[in-house]
Amino acid sequence: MGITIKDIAKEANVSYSTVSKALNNSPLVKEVTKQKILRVAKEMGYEPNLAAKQLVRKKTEVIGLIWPTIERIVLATLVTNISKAFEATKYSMILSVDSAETSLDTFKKFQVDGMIVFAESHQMVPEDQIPLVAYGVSGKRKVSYPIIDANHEQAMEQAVQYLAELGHHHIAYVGHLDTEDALQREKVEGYQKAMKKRNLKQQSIDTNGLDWYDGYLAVEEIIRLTHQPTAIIGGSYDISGGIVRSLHEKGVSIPDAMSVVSYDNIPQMETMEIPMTCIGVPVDILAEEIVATIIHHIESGEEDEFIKKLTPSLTERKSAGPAPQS
Amino acid sequence: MGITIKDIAKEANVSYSTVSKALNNSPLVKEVTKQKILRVAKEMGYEPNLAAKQLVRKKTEVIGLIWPTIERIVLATLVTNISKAFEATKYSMILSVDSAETSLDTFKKFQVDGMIVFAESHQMVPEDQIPLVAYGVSGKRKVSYPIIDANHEQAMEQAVQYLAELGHHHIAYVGHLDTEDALQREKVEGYQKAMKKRNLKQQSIDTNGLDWYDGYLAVEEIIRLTHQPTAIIGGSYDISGGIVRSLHEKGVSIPDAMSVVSYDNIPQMETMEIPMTCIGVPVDILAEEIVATIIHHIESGEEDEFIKKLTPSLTERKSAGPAPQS
DNA sequence: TTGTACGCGTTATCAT
DNA sequence: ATGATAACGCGTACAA
Repeated sequence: MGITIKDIAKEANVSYSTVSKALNNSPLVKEVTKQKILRVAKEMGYEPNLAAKQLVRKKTEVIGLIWPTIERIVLATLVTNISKAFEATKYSMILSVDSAETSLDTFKKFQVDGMIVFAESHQMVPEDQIPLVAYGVSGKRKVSYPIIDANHEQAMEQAVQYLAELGHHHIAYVGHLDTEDALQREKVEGYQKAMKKRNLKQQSIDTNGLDWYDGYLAVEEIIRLTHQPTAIIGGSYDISGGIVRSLHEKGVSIPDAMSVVSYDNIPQMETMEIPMTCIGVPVDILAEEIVATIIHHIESGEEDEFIKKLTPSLTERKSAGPAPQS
Repeated sequence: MGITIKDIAKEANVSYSTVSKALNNSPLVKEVTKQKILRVAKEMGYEPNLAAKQLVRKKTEVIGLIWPTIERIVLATLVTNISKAFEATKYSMILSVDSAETSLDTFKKFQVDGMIVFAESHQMVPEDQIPLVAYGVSGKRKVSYPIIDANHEQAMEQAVQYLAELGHHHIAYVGHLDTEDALQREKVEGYQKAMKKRNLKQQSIDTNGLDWYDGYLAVEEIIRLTHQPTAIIGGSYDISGGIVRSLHEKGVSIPDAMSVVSYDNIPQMETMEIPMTCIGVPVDILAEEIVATIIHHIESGEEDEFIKKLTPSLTERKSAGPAPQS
C-alpha cells in the first residue's frame, strides 16, 4: 500500500540504506544523491512509517497528557496552549481522558516518551520509569519529577502593589477560602502577606466555591459591608466574571467606583464584559515552560526533581483604576 | 528495557510463537499452557509493543478524536463517555486538541484506523481515505461519511407530551433562538411543532446565548409575563441550571409552582439543585452509537453515508410535576 | 560515498 | 499442540 524506502531506492537506483540516510539528512551521503532521493521521495508521495521507525529507534516523539476531569476554562486553555507549544518541536501530544491509571496504560502501550499530569491527578501516578512533569502545587508529597507551578504569593504581592500604587487602601480578596486545596490557600495567604506588609486592613470574602455564580453572590456580601473596599481581587477567572456581572447589575461603575483585578492570566480576560486587568503567569508562558521542561527531562535523561515557581506578570486593562477620592 | 514475548517464552519454557498465540487467545494452544503463559506475562508486567504489532498487522486499533476547542460540560461528558465506550472494545482512543488540519496530521502519523469529529469542526476535514464519523448536525453540506445526531424534534415532542399529560397548558421554551446554529434551531422548531399540534399557545424566550447566566436572566422575562407558564423547557444543561437558580431565589417552588424540564440527558442532571427531569439521548447511548458506528465503518470497509437520528428518552426526576390547580 | 546485513517485537505461515 | 521462521519498514554498524 504505502510507499517505502525500498520503492524509492529502486526508483533512484540506490540501495535503500542510502535512502534512509538521505531522508535523515545524514552527512554520509553526497549532496547530489541526497537531492535526487529527496526529489524522488516527494514525487512518490512517501510518508515514513512511524511504527517501523519507532520499533528500531525506541522513541516515539510523542508526549501524553492526562486530561484533568475538572471542567475549568483556564485549564482547558492551558491544555490548548501546551498543544500549541508542541507544534514548534518535533514532538506531538496526545490526550487521554481516562483515570490516571488507565491513561498510564494507554500511554505505555503507545510508548510515549514522556507525560504531563496535573496536580489533581498526579497523586495517582506511580513513580514510574517514564519521564514525567507535573503542573500545579502538589501538597507536601515528595516526588521524583519536576513540578511547574505559578508563584501565587508573588502574584498577590504584585496585585496588591499595583492597587496600592493607584491609591487603594481597602482591597478585598474574593475567593475560595475554607479549603484543602493548596492552590487556593496559597493565593489567600499571598494576599494576606502582601496586605500585612503594607499595614492595610485585610478583607477576605469566602465564595465557598470556584464557580461564576460564587463570585456573583460574593458581591452581596461586599455591598453590605459598612466599610466598603475600593478594589477587589478576584481569585479566578470564573469568580471575577461573576463579580463584574453583579457589580454592573448593582450600578457600581468599574473602575470608577470599584477596581477589579483578577487572578489567572489567559487571553479570555480581554473579552470579558470589561477588559480585565489580571495577574498570573501568562498561560502561553506556562505552556512553554511545561513543554520545555518535559523535553529537557526526556532528552537529558536526568532524574530532575525540583519545583519551579514561575514569575507572574500583571496585564493592565480597563477594570482597575485610581481609587475614588473620598 | 520492556518485557517482550521472548522474555516470557524463556520464563515459561515455550517458544515465543506459542506465547504470541496464547496472548492472542488462539484456540491452537492448550488451555494449561495458555494459563501458564498468561500468568507469567502478568507477573513480568508485560505490555505489548504497539509499534511492532502495527508493523505486521497494518492496523493500529486506535481511533483519533478531534476535540473542538468549545468548552461545554455536555460535550466534555460525551467525550468521556466515548472514551469509556471504547474500553469494551479492542480499540483505544486518543485525542487531539488542535485544529482539524493539524489533528489530521497527527492522526495520520499514528496511522489511526478511524476518526471521530464534531459538528463544529468537521467542515474542515478533507474527505479523506480514512474512515470518519461525525457527531452533530452538519448543516446542509453533503458528506460521504456517517453522521450521528440526536433527534431534537422528537425530543421536544416528548417533553411537551410529558408536560401536557401532567396538565400543563402553558409551556414555555427557554433557549437560544435567534441563531445560525442548526442544533438550536432544531430544538425550537421541535417545540413549536409539538405545541402547535396540541393547539397550545407557544411562548419562546430567547436567552441570546447558551450560558448558565443566560438562563438565569431569562426568568426575569418570564416573571414579568402577564400570562405566566406553569412549565418551562430549558434548552440546555447550563441554561436550565440558571433557570432553576433564579426561580429559587424568587421563591418560586419547583415543581409545585413551576415545572422545569431540561434538554440534554447527562448524569449531572441528577445532582443539580433539584434533580432535573430531562429529555435527550442519554449520553452513554450516544457514545455507544458513535463508537459502534466508527468501528463498523472501519471493519466493514463500506463507504457508508447516512445521517442517523437517535431517539431521545425522558428521564423523570423531581423538577417537573402536575400543573398547579388554578 | 555507497551497499549489505542484521535487529527491533510482533504476527502469521508452515513444519513438526 | 507447539516450534521455527519469514515477513513488516526502518536505522545503523560494518563491509566494500
